[in-house]
Amino acid sequence: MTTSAPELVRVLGALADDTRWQILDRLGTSAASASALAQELPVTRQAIARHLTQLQDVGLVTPVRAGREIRWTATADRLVEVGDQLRAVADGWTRRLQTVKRLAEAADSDPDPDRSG
Amino acid sequence: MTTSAPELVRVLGALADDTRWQILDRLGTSAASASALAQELPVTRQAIARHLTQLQDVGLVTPVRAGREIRWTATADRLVEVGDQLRAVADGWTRRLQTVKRLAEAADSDPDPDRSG
DNA sequence: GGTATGTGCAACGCCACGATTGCAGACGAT
DNA sequence: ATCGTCTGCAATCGTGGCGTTGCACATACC
Repeated sequence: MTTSAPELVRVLGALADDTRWQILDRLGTSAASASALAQELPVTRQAIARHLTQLQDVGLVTPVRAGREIRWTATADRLVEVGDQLRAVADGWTRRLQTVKRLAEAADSDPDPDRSG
Repeated sequence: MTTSAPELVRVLGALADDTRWQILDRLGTSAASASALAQELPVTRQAIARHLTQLQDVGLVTPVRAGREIRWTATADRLVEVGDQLRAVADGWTRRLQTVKRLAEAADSDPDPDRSG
């Protein structure tokens, strides 16, 4: 496993914000500093800095010092992990729900098969 | 495409809550009504009802009337869609960032190749 | 018809989140 | 050494989300 269940909720929380997606999309194109992002997006540099630390906490962005400034990059691998994890959960649902459905259908045509044994 | 960008943020927002995940995990096992969920989870039925409508708005649960009660089921297909969409975004990042990296390396060994034309 | 169970809507309080402003420290350039 | 720029921390404000309580309506069962 790559992420615990409560961690997954934190990552999803980080992804559940429009401004952070703007930042991520921008950093998915090329690296940029917080000040540079503040000039491109309609929010303050401090707000962007907070978002960046939050994104870094869940591993969605990576900082790289370049002189006196810090260039940030979107971490694609982390996003892939989240996507795979969601699909894994979905697979678990389909299996269990199909099992329940089969049991219901079996009980419909043959109610209480345990008695026969 | 299955989901627009702002819709994706809404779905992720619905997934960014611990109580809603408890509901989803429970409904991923078998269908249940809001009242039944209220007896299993440490929250009120009204709170669960609000969560269910929110999850329904983004297509993560499906209601089915069974007599006087409404049984809800987790929609696995929707979660798969979200996972695939996240992976698609991640793929876009990796391609663009690798392109930028190549350009940087090319400029390192051959600075300003445009002049040669 | 009466009772019990399940659902629906509205109002309220509480807390976290997003964004802003202000100030201070650190590093590079001149 | 000085100036300009980038970063960092703290305080504040407004808004939205989560949960609760209370009441009203609909439906199945006796």
